[in-house]
Amino acid sequence: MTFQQDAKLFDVLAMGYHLNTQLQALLGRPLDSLGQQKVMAFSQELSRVFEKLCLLGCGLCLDCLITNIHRAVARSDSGEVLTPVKKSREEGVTRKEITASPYNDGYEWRKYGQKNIQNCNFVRYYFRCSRDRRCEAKKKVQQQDGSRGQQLPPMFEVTYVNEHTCHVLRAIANGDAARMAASPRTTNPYRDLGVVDTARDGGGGVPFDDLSSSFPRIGGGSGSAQENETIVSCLADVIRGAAPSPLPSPWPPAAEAGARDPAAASYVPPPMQASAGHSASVGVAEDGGAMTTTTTMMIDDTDFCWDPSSFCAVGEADQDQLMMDHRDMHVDVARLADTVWPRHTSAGAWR
DNA sequence: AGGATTTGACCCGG
DNA sequence: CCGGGTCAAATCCT
Repeated sequence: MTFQQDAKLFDVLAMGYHLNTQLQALLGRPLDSLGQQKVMAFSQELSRVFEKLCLLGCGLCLDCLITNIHRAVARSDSGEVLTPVKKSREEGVTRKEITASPYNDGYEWRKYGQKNIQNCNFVRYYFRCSRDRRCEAKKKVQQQDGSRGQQLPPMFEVTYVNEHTCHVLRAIANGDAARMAASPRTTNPYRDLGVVDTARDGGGGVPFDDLSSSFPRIGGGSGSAQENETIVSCLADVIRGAAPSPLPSPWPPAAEAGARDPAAASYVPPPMQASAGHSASVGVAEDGGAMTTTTTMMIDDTDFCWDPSSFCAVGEADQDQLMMDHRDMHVDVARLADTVWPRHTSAGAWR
């Protein structure tokens, strides 16, 4: 990836960071209908921007990110959530979790059954790991009754049964020890773009606490965790109040699809306008023979950097497409900024 | 054509 | 016998 591309990529990331700060401010007070519309627009636009970032191969695992955000939402909303590990009667280790996003948990699942459960308004769905037939990991998904008819996103109880062994099996098959910590995947086109090691996470994909490993470090040094917390918190707030992500997903099943998105009002962003000005610089240093690169950006008063080595390389053949995607991405960001960032309202077409 | 999903039938423990 | 979990044939989707 060229410096120019890096800079544009960072441009978008910086914009997203700043946007989240704005969002946090917006969400810090009660929302009227206009505010709710804005929040929904944020969510949709952010999803699109992140989607493009993933398509650009920046190494952000969108699925993992969204999954973690949903989990953050679930935790903050329900006060829940992970139950202690226990042994079920006839199965292996089980673990329960309440989540607004039972589908994007970073693993590939194949539905093998559904059942009407007594005293439940929603059917229960049964999934097993589809990554390797020998993998015994399963999960049950049960939408909670309390979520019916509310404006809040529906919540689901997900019961994970058995540990994933698919990554181990695959590593053995490949004779590749490095893959023993293979990444979880989901059934979506971004599956190979970027991943997070969740080998220690039994059935549930990426633990929320590991989000920092799937998100570019912002702030650098010891302050990055707090910065990331801010970003995650803000994104969680956005998704909590808005429509689910537009990612292709096996969920929800057709019968449930209508009930899942009660606030799916359409929103057309205003025309794109001017972007903010900011600068970027790249520093390269030798570190015991290994070249390390840090990138520093100055956005207003916020100076933050991260290690671009976490991004995937992009082949030369894709450069043209990349540039087009970058342009689209800037359009998205501009629209986004125009929606929420008042100082972006200066006249004139945006690039 | 092959994989994923659907759905009624079947199994099994309480 | 009942209810939860799984199977497997039919169907759908790509």
